[in-house]
Amino acid sequence: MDLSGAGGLTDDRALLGRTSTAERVADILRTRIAEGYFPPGARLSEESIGGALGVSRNTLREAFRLLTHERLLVHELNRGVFVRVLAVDDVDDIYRTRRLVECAVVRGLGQPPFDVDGLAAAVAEGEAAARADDWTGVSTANIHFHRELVALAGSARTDELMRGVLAELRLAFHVVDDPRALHEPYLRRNREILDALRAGERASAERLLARYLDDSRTRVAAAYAQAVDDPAAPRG
Amino acid sequence: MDLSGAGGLTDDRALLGRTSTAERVADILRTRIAEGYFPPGARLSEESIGGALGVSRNTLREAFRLLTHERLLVHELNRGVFVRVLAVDDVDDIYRTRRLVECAVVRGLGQPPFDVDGLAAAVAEGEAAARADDWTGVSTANIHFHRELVALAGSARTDELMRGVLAELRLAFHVVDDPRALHEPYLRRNREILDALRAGERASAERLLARYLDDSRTRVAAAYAQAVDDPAAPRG
DNA sequence: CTTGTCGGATCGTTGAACAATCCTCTACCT
DNA sequence: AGGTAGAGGATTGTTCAACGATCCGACAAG
Repeated sequence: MDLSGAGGLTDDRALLGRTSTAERVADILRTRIAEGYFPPGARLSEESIGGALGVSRNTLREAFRLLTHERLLVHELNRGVFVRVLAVDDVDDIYRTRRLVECAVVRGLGQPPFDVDGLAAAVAEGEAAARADDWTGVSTANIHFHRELVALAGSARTDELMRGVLAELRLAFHVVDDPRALHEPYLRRNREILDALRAGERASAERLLARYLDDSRTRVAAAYAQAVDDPAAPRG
Repeated sequence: MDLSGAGGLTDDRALLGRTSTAERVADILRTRIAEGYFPPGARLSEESIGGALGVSRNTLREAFRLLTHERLLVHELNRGVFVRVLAVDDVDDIYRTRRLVECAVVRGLGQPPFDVDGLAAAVAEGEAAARADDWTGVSTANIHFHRELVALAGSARTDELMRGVLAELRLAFHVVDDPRALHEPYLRRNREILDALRAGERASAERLLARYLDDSRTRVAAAYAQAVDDPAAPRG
């Protein structure tokens, strides 16, 4: 039996190759950025971070490169890397992409029943976080929901695109003041979409999703524009 | 008049910071890969390339990392970097993404008339290349056509996604034997799509595009699977 | 207030060194 | 003869130190 081309073990490969120092550093930095320890606009010095983490500059630069590719950092020549500061235009572009891709995924679904296990798990995750008053958790669950939605298309490249786009969107969330007002309404709407898909009503789900994204875009853009204008955190 | 906070020049900032040795090396290698000078499967030796280009190993490795992130190169531990050899699954995934995104772009167009200048230029480019018997040029023009198509959505992130995906697809084109048979039929179909869009017939254009992509996927996957099985170039 | 200049700090790139790994060839044993 | 173990060379992985280039802030001159 020839397994050379088989994909049975491809899932496990992620656990094998995952011991690169640069990736672990990137994980640490990504978490720090996600929790706001490094706010948008902050500069990440090679020397201080490299010294604190005990890694060489080359390794650190590779980690920076990984995060730059994810658009979490921006690189300016001879100036260093900075935590990305989203412009309002970026929020628009992110939602334009989301609407294009996510609606196309729903439209392109085959025959029901659909595999909604991942979606159901994300909805449950969000509702549990809401009960715990953990609105950052709700935000994370919300992102998971949409990642699972895109995963229904079964395309690795599309998955990766949306993973990056949704990670960017999280940068905008960190700047707004009232995460509950921003995320709570979508708990119910996620469940509605899940129910529609579970019932096999593709067109209905697409309509719900389109309205969802349009509403969300308006709200996030407004909240973000206000937060950026406010003197809250002009520079890190 | 106070221009200090104005954004009139912000578009030009991209031209300022754009020079780094590693990026320039990456540009060179990317072009070489695109034109087939480095065929899929070829190993890129650090010493020979670094010596030929006159850059140090560290800089060259940085360029390698950039291209690895773009999926044009693959990195094998302690063995070096190789020009990516696409699997047939990759071709499927690429076309799945293309169909999802490109059709969604056409469907999401607003009211006619549409700005088809870029598309028309790409069609003209392809027809000129065909007259010159330059089938690699036809392939390039074809890729331009679809990039321009996606650009109609007006989303920088979507543009970048498709730029990467189409660059990957070019890797498959280099493996097949008869580029003319592969690319010639799409000259006419590109023009048909252009004409439909010029006439404002969005639905018709979407239908043409969907059929186009399904046909192309079948043909490319078949030609590619055959080429990969053949003893043409087992290893670089 | 603007302009020019200087110095410190940080990044970009190089070159070297050494460890780790892979590939090939040879010698050996059964 | 066939297969195996090991030596040796070649290549990559990783780190470090150094130097030049660039940016930024401060200070002085106009």
